[in-house]
Parts: sequence; C-alpha cells; structure tokens
Amino acid sequence: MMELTRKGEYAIRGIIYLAQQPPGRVSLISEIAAASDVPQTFLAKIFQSFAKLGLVTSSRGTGGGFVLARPASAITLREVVEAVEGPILPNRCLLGSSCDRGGPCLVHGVWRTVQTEVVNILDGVTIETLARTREN
Amino acid sequence: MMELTRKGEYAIRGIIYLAQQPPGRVSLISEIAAASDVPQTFLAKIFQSFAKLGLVTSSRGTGGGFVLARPASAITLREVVEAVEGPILPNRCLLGSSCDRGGPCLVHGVWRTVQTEVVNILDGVTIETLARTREN
DNA sequence: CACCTTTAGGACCAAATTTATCCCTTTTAT
DNA sequence: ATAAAAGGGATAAATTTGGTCCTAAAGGTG
Repeated sequence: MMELTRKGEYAIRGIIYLAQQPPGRVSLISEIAAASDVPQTFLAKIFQSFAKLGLVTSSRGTGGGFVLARPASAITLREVVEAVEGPILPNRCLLGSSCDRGGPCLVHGVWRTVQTEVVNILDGVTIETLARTREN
Repeated sequence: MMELTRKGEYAIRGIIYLAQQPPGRVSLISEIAAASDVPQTFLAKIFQSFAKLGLVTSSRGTGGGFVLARPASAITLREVVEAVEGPILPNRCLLGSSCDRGGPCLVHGVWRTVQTEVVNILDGVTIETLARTREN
C-alpha cells in the first residue's frame, strides 16, 4: 500500500531530468529515456500525458522534443503523480461498493482525511526542489 | 492511487462485523461472510491473517469460529489494513530501483513523510469507532 | 472410537492491471 | 521530397488481484 507504480516513478525521473536541463532547452524523448533509465516507448506515453495536462510543451519534427511548460518551481509533485496515476481525490466512494450497501461506508471519512493529507504533502513539493536536491 | 484493494475493504467489513457482536460471542466465517457480503473462502484467508497477527482468536471444530482477540477499542484501522495489504512503512526504498541508480532517490524523503502521516491517521482510528459510527 | 463441524493451508485458476512493444499517422524543419 | 520527431491505437507479456477447491488438522459429541 502507498506505493508508487513504476509509471509514477518513471514520470518523476523523466520530468526531473527535464527540470535539470538549461531553461528552454529541448530534449528528445530518446535522450530523456536513456538518461533516466526508462523504456523509451513507455516514457513517450507518460510524456504524452504531461503534454495534455500542460506540464510540458511538445513539438514535432526535426528540432522537436519536450520542454517544461512552466518553471520547475511551479510544477508540483502532485501534478506529476496525478498525471499518470490519476487523481488522488476521486469522486467515487473510497470503499467502492461498500457505500452502496446502505448509507455511506464507515471508513469513507477516514480515507478522505488520508487523501487530503497526502495531497497537501505532494502539493508542497515542487519539481525544482527535487531536481536540486541531488545530482541525478 | 491511495485506494484500498478489495481485500482491504473486505478485511475492514469483516472485522467491523465481529466488533458489532456481543463481546465474547463466537462467529462463524460463513456467518461473517454472509453478513458483510464477502466471498466466504476469500474472507477465510483474510481472517487467517488476522489470527496470525493476533487481531482475532480462532478455534476449530464444533462451536468454533472467530472472536476479537482484544477489545475493539484496542485494534486500530492501521493494524487491519496492514494485516492484509502489508506494512505501510516498508524498509525498502520507496522508489524501488531508483535508489540503486546512485545515491538515495530524490523522492524518498517525501514519500517517507506521506507514509508517516498516513500511519498516524490510521493509527488514530479504532475498530470500535468504526463499528459504532453507523449501524451496518 | 467414529463422526461431524469448523478453521488451516496449499494448489490452482481467472480476471484485471501493469508494463511494456509495435506500427502507423501527423507535424515540422530542411 | 525527405527525414526527424511526437501522437495515438492495437496488442502482448508479466504481474497482481481476486477467488475457488481440496485435503489436512483440530476440537467437540455420542
């Protein structure tokens, strides 16, 4: 429980790499994949999600590639994680079917608390912070 | 992300049912399964875990079944969840392979914070509380 | 003892999800 | 035109989840 999937891990590694490039520098997906040690085709999908959500800007053709769409200091860890893992605060009942069995499920409130707390933590961490923390 | 598996949900439903029985009353797995609307054989596995971890006491043969091993007020939601989903604070690196790629992974610290917070929340909720919250 | 009841535990299977890979299309620069 | 790059759909392999089944072990009861 509480574990990041590989997709989430790859997403973080990839965007941190982007954040560590000189501002405005365009990076190829092949380059990012090699540098962050992630299967290229898989990372390509992840960056598609980033682009759709406006975390990165993509351009095609020669000279194309990816750049952060905003300064790394304005991209939160939450955005990155949610981009690939889906929203942390879903609308649906947190215990799934349980709520349908008559009245809201008992654990509903607790789980809501958990999720709110997690969101707060992840919202407080920017990609810039992560990119600076350590060379890698 | 941050979702309980069905196993976790079943575990909570099952142990809440036990907590709602008169103290000391032995419940059959078949009874618990029917009452909490969970596949019986699956729930049996879950209660095996509970028994191993000392959350419930089991006895075999005629008149056997399950009882809470402690008062419901002394069993936390964390224990129940961890019994079936595994520990929330694992020793291994939170980003898996990432830490092996030279130095501790960047997100390690953040994830540790998240997990600590989640554990705190779940530790603060007892089965008694859940069992009382609502008739179900 | 023989027999019934109930949990314990292992083997096994099916469905869903995760983790990719492949191929073709679209866009863009030269 | 051609080449370089991302976009996007289909598909496949691997892993995890969800669930069943069968036999064994343990504990009562006549």
